[in-house]
Amino acid sequence: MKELLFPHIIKVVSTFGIDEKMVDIEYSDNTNHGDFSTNVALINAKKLKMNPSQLADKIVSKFKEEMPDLVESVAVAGAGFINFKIKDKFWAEKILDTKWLERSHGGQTSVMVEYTDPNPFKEFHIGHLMSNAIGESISRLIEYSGTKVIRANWQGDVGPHVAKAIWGALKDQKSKIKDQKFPQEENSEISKSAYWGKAYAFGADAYDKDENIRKEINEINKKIYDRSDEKVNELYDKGRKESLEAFEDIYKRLDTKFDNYFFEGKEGRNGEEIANELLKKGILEESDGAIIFKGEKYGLHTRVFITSNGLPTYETKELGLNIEKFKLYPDLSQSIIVTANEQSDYFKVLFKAFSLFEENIANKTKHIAHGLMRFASGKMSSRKGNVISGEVLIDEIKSMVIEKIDSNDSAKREFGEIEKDEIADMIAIGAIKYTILRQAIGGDIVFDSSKSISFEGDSGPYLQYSTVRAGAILAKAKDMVNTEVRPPEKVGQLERLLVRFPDIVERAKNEYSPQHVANYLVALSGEFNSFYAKQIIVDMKDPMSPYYVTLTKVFRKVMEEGLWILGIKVPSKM
RNA sequence: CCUCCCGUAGUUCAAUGGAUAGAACAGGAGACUUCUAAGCUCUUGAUGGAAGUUCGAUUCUUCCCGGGAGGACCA
Repeated sequence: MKELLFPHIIKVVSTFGIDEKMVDIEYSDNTNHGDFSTNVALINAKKLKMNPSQLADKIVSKFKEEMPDLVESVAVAGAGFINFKIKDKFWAEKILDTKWLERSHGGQTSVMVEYTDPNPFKEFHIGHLMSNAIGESISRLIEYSGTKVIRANWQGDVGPHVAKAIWGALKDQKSKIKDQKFPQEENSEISKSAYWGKAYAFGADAYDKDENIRKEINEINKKIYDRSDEKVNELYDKGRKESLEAFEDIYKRLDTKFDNYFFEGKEGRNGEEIANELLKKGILEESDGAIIFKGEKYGLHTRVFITSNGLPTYETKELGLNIEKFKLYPDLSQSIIVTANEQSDYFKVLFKAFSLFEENIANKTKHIAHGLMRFASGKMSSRKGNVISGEVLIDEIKSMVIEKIDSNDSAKREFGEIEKDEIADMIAIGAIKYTILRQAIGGDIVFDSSKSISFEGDSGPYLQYSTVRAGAILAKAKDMVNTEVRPPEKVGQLERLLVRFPDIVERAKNEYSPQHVANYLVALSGEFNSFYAKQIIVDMKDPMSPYYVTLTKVFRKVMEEGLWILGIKVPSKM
């Protein structure tokens, strides 16, 4: 609708010598201001040496000379805003013909999105849940606009954290004979990934406290690299496999599927070669026996690429990773990396270094930093073992959902056991994802308890519920398909809001901000629920009923598309 | 000490430099009891402080106060 109005405004405004670029049309939030408004007179008045409302008046009278059929009225308001009201029949047309709801196809290039990035041997915690929800939604936003997305996952399968976990696991085996304290004993039901997470936390704690243990762990670290110890190899292979398998189960539950997995063990070796080349080129330099990048030259800080012991750091591994990404996918138009914002400065330094020898990669790579999920009390740390596991959170929420279903507080919810489990899973995950995606990506989510995940009002389940409800109505209206649809005389906010959907998605994509979609869906659901409350939709005696059913159908479709973008599934009933 | 991010109702969050700062939860009141009440209607309540830029500032600039993150051998 916006694009239909735009050329008419341009045409008029250009006769005043106003450039096309200076024209912006926005949706009016306030219904008293019509459907669209432009501030073109306010912005350009000074340049044309007029006062804004005068200019607006002139634009409006010129516009009225060739009033497009689309427009019902146009008026100047406030300091010089020009408000347009679109004829109701054009909104109704959009509801009856939903070409605007078709997805675009056929981008030539592709975009890689790297996200989630859990480390094998550590626990998959709620921070990973956050990265996953955000990365998946950004991927879907890009896919929705017709561009191919390659989903990538970058995982640390080597390094000190692995050695700590292996040490912990070795201790655990001995502890069955001796009296060693290990969390495993307290809970034999513990999942495999949680087991390794705890083994890691156990090892990390011991590493900090005891110098002898530190030596033992460093020794194990070396053994992992050169695979010289059979016992270590066995545990390493077992742990790596078990961790990765456990992650796959979670991905399946979260409805994400990765196209490519990159591992530090492999990319690290490539990175070392690159780092050595950069040393020769003078981009990296030697200092105190380490190989570093001096970020201070560019207003950043120094980072170590190879330690004085000759070991590659994370920086070097990422050197290898990012080169590999573009080698594997030469047509990549963009490479997006989603991580917590604690890595923001680190990425600035890394990509400054990249800009000095692979400008293409530096220009195409974008770091999206999300906030942390933290407790009111402070930061969580997998080192200390005070993390909330992703699965534990999901299951906790899920049991709250099941409780709500069983409580039978209102509606007749009669689900089979298997069905109930599936529905509860979708609702729990929907609630969590929505909580993450409803707000701006950069901000922290303060997590008091599972109570901060809501089922009411501004929540994932509210969106799911509204969609399911629309589905129930459509099921009831099945017999009405052949009835003639009569366009309405008047349309309301619901129609207007529905037609906005593609513009909302467009903006969300451009700004990498799924929250715009989330906020929109809540407003839309509210509008639909109000409509539902005051209007009987399926009524054989009402000649308008077929139109209401069509409207419901469009609503349902927009909700499905929008929830898909958020990565939230729609249950068949709830 | 330096760099970056953030301060909006009691709480959790919105607001491409625009018009009367929006929601939700909590609090207060209510309707229906015909398509799913995880719903609907009404209602109380907010921009940390001070300057500046602008026709116009929650948004941009500077300073102050408060919170968080990062800052050479962890990731």
